[in-house]
Amino acid sequence: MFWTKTLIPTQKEAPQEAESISHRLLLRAGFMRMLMAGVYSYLPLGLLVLRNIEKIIRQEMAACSASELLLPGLQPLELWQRSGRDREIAEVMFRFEDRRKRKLCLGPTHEEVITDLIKNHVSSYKQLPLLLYQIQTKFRDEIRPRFGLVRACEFTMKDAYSFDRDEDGLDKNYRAIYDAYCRIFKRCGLEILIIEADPGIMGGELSHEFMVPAADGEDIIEVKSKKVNCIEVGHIFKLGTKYSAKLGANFLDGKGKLSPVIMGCYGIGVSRLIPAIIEQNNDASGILWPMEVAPYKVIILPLDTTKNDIMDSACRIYEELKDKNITVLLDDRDERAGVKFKDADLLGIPLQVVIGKESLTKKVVELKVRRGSERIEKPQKEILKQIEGRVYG
RNA sequence: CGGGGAGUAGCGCAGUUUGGCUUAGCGCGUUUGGUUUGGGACCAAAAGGUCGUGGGUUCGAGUCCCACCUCCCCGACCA
Repeated sequence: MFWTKTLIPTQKEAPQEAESISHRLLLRAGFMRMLMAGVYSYLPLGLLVLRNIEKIIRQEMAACSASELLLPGLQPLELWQRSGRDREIAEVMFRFEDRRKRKLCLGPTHEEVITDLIKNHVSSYKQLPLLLYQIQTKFRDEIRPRFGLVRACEFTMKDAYSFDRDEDGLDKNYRAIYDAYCRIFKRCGLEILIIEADPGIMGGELSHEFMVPAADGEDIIEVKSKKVNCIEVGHIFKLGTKYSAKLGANFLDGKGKLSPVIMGCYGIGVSRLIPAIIEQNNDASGILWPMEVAPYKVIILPLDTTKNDIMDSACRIYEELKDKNITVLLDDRDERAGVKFKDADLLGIPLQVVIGKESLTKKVVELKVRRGSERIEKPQKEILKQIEGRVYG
């Protein structure tokens, strides 16, 4: 992508609306903008990061043999009355009526909808176990939205649901997801703490929270008697039969006995991962994206776009990288070197390729690694090899 | 909802205390021209504002009074 063809509104100063580090950097680097409190637009760079995170999640869920589906955000309130959660969850649910006076709500979570689905389509032990998930927009009328994407009223969640015939099956699925989550967060460049937690209104006997220690985290958890601010990025629950029993999701076992399906549910705050990653990966100059989630792996900085030889060189490298399936942003703005350097650092793209007058006379290309201060000056061929190694290695 | 802070140009702010040099300013950004060109350049010109909204006080309101709206921070809740 060429910078001038897309929308990357970087800012020197952080808007007054932002207090936390990740929120300030996301706004300054032009990844997102607020529409109203708790509701945000993803700009092109922000969306690229979101999609990268989703890709990691999809890969690891596939590794657990989970199937992706997509449930509706618009739901009948009646379903929530049947589970009894219309009261428990009352405050955070957006409700309204349609023109036919049907009582509707926007889904804050999807246990009810999926249990209703399973009720109608799973009736035999032969169909179990089953592991389903979706990546979807959730709506919650939060008491206090805060820290930008950390607590939003409209946000993206990955929610998975397991259906088993017995506790053993649930244990296996729970463990498989637990391990998958560890891989997902590691690939996102996160250090996490896992704590046993209170299932709350989700219900069930056991749950684990996946917490990201962060200076501007909103949760505080009581580690080795030290207080650590955290962002909760994942939460998994052994639900048991709470929903299946209430909504009538039963199956016949091998002996012809009818029992409620044993369930588990497994959430990841996908959009929340974006600020969580930044909280753990930034420095004074800006963001330090881990390679897998970076909006682009490489940014090319031709320092003088009015010089044909510099732009030609930049475009050649750009094409070569694209041929190798390495995502790349070319800063083709007619800006001074300093502006480009500052913005490149702010965006946090892991690899910077710098092409100036000197590099051409020396017949070299400069590679700067955003994290740390490594700089390599070598012929173009060598640099391309270096980039490949760092992206895929 | 309770407590604290803030709304003035796209962003950051001054001005509000003590109403009248305000024809509302400054920095950044934007536009045009010129000079520059490896870490947010310089000169010149220009565009850009319902001073959050509504009411009130006054000869006169960004400034005083009342009501409301919005945003941020702390608390209960949560991925």
